[in-house]
Amino acid sequence: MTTHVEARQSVPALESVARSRILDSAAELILDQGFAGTSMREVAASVGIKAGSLYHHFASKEEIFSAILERGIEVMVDSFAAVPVAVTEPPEALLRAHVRAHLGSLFEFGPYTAVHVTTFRSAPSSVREAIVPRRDAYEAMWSTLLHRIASGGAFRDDQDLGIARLVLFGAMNSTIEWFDLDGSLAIDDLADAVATQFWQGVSREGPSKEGLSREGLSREAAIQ
Amino acid sequence: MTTHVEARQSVPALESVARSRILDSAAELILDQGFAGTSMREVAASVGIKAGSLYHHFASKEEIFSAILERGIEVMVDSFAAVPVAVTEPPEALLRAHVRAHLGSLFEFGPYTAVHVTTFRSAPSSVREAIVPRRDAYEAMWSTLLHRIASGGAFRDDQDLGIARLVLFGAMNSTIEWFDLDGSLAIDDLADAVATQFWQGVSREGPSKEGLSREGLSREAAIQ
DNA sequence: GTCTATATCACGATAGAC
DNA sequence: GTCTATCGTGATATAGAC
Repeated sequence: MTTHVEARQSVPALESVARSRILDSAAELILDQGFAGTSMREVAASVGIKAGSLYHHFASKEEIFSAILERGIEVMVDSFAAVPVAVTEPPEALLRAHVRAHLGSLFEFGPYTAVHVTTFRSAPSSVREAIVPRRDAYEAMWSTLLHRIASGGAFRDDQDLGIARLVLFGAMNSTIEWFDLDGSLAIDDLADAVATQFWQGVSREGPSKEGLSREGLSREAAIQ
Repeated sequence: MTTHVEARQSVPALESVARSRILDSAAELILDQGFAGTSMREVAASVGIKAGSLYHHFASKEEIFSAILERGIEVMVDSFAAVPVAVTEPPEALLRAHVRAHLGSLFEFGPYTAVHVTTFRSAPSSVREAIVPRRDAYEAMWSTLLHRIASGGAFRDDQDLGIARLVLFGAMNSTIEWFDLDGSLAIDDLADAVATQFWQGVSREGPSKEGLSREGLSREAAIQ
């Protein structure tokens, strides 16, 4: 049985099915145990081969990790780009659709994005630095979106868009700590909740200029 | 030089200065590299001793890790309890004060809380399970706070408090990924930004019943 | 493409001198 | 309380048979 040309080496290289199976298993393990806490033997066992065989598909453990982190971004970027809502829609709807897409990339396309989010900060710096530009590109997509919405006048005047984006990212990404795709809360409802909380907050009353200003708190009220 | 009774072993045991120095160094390393990615030799080197000497102070690597995670919760609980704002204050002020306290525990009392937040999910299950009750206790403090505010009628009627709390936690905890205590943004201003975003959202208009409801989006507007 | 076998090394942990 | 020395283990990675 001769192996035919499966090697259409484009850039980036297409993943063979074998590589994909390895990445799937490795990502699952790394999500639970971290990168350093996951051994090549474990990865190999979970795909049903021996450790040495992994090196036929990847040059090193780090290469596996890098591929996982990259795919994690890829999933996010693709989800963002595939959002089926026109930019001419009302800003709330546009926003919610993108929140839904980001949450989808965390829960509906394998563990790649979740691994990216949870393990990026402890990754070896060589791995981390190689990924940074792609991360930045994804974050820029969000910045552009928020700026577009802001230019329409939908945000409070004093709203810092950079902080708003980072806080929203934190709210979305941290759902991996507690959201269960098979639980009673549907992911669409989760997206609604996160987007609504981002958009209008939790309070009953609308925004007021001094509602939360620090100066509004009388010193006398402080105890201790 | 005879060693006098420094061992008033209460429960929980008081940390000796030696133990504290080790925990400080270990927490810093673990924050960067993760638990599995940090070796006892590294920890020892960063406190200026040899690896074997660590075992005079701790029985195992896991014991060091457990102590760090526990102290991380301790810092949060203490900060929460020390919030200098009476519960009779307006809910926005009360909330902002607690957000400030939580952020303080992340940035102003060593790396312990940050380590807890970033590495809990990949910790060995034995370590994780021992900590869960204390985590729950801290989360209960927040639940109580939010319920108290809600019972005053300050939240929107449809607001799920559980989700609101989790989203707020995510927003606060994820600041470790980007906030710099020595940067241009002061931690007080960060707390204001996070609390305001939680309270009133980013939008200019106040909450409306259908502003973000999914049904509000016309099907015709969907593209692709 | 997977196997076995192994080289090389770093890890956590222990023992005993000082 | 810290040291040196070392044990036993498991890690990544390689080489070559099939």
